[in-house]
Amino acid sequence: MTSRVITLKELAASLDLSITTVSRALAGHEQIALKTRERVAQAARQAGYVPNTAARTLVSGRSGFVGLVLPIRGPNLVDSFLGEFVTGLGEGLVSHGADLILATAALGHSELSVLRHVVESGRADGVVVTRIAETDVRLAYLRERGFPFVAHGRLLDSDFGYNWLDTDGAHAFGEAFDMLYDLGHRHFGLVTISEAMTFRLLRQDGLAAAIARRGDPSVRLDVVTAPRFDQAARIEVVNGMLRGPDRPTAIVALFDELALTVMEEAARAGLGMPRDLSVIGFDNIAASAYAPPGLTTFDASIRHCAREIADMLLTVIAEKPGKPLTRLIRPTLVARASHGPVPRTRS
Amino acid sequence: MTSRVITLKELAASLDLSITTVSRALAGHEQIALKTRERVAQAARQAGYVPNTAARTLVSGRSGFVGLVLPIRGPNLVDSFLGEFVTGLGEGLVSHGADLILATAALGHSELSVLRHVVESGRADGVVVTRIAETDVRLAYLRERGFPFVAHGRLLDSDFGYNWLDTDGAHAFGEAFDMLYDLGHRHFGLVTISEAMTFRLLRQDGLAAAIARRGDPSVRLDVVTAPRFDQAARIEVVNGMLRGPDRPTAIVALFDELALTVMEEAARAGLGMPRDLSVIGFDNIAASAYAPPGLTTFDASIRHCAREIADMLLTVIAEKPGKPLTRLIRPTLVARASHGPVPRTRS
DNA sequence: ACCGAAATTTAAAACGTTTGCATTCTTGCA
DNA sequence: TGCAAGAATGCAAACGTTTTAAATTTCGGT
Repeated sequence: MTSRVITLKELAASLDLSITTVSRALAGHEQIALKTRERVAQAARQAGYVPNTAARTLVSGRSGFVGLVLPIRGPNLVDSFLGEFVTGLGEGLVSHGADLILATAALGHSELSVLRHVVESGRADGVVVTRIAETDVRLAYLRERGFPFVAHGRLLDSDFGYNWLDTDGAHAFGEAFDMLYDLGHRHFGLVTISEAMTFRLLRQDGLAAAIARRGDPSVRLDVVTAPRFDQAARIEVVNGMLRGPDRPTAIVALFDELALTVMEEAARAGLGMPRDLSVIGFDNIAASAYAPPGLTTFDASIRHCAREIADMLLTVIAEKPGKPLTRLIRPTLVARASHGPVPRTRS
Repeated sequence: MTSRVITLKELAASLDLSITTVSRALAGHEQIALKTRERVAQAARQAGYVPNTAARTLVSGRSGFVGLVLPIRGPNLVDSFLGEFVTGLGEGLVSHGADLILATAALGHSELSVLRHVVESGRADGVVVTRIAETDVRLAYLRERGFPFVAHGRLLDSDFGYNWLDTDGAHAFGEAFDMLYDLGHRHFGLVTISEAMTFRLLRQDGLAAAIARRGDPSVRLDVVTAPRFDQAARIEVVNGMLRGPDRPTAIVALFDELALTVMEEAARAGLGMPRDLSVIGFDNIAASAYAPPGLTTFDASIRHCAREIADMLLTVIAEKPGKPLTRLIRPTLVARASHGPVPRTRS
């Protein structure tokens, strides 16, 4: 047992060839006689030869890894699409022979410091950066270093180009507004968050733009802002909107978790959906299908986006394109039962 | 821009010391004068020196990585606890300075071949193996190689020792039975799967053992088996149990996804829960809290288990303990509203 | 001032690849 | 048969560390 791993030198010796020739044969170099290439391939397969990653990385400068720094989350909170995201990344990478490394920030270490470590230790040839904040030090760092990366999400205003893939939240929120408007709604609510993430502004702007486009002065929009992680505070904010004297007939939530809170609190307040209130979310998390009456939302197909991001990143690494690669993915409406026509006038 | 990474040689030159001394100083060797150690640490910090992983791995034989091979899933199916699991692993690893590498199996490559590649290329010092099948080639391979690993889950009968951490599903299913029995239930249903995973047998055995322990001959148990991934077939199987002439008053599902299907179909058949039917699941996935009337289930705290697994694996790597490390985690009951007293006799 | 031991530092090999350059082997043609 | 050109293979350096063994410096005691 405990069989040792075979090395190139040993393989070469067993074939009575030099390491150079074996290395080249395995790499498929034309200059090595075809017969030799086949002989070597055969022997390597039979011996179960697998090249040592560290040695290969050291000399070639390419690790074959792509890095992802796990966002730091509270003790009981897990990024709800992390699973889908890494699955998609894995799928995208494997077709090019690359793999994923996941680095976690230890307590007291910033996400940036972990990123630096991943980059500067040569562990990865490129990185994926998610959850872009309104001013994001990570992008600035990567750009300064000239290190290949793709961002999942965008900055609002950047004075430099970079590669990104984003979900078109602005479009989705406009679509939600148009649909609700056509159902007769005029009084809207938006539940957003206080965390400085760019996606909240993009989505809110998309909603505002759609309202402006419509040009109907009777349209009203109330906006409330909840803290990101404090569930109790979140409930309070939602109730402020729901239990006020003049509540909206349609509420759009920045993402599904918020929408589910709205639905729970609405039900608790005795409001039926969509009879008394329409609610629309964003993300299409698993629970949204189950929460009565079924949350209407937008599906961003995280897994597909992640696969795309992997492809983009590998392109960036291999070809260093002059122009930044960018890609805007339009989410698809998942119409369930939480939205409907505006309620008959209540005094 | 594109600042180069500093190397040990350069750092040494700038300090007018040999690389040996600098290397040792950074490693904190006692034999290097304290004053020198401090001077080197200071210079390294200031220069932002990060040791090259490949070089370090090559010479030391330790990569500082732990591997996880992503289970192959269908195009639209993602392991529902992957996110929690990798988060937990990351947390466990980072406190020891290790990181995670995620390898995906390409189409047409078996999970085993990916595992071999990870192991034999020296990318990882140890691996985590999840979703243990009833006869699992991966464990046999790792054992033969003598490669450090921890399994999440157990084999039923193994002629060799290995390190594992498992959720005590047998206990949970026994607990579910006892609770339901005390609520008056005598006719039970179990919805299980056809996939040859060990956890299905462990849980089913736990249920059977609890029934036997009770020694009440009036207790009946109906078992139906659904295919793992075919939702349509799953629904059909569930309906076979629900719509039969003599249906159970309490149904235990192997895991929450199945339980949710049971609840949906029961609702569709006009059965109220828990009035007409009690349902209990396992896993406590996010949707279970939202699916009406709220699924009673068991929480296995995947994240915590994963953290524990990381700790175990790092211990195995560092200390190569003689006895296998094993750990059985008791899941906690999450009592919601899907279970209750047995319905008043119906003819 | 000198010796020896202790304290501190260094030279050089090794890890397993890839690759630029040099060498050896074939082969066709004179 | 001899020679040149092309085909095939091999030598040795390099990648950036860690580590063994050896060298150098320091210093107390005489």
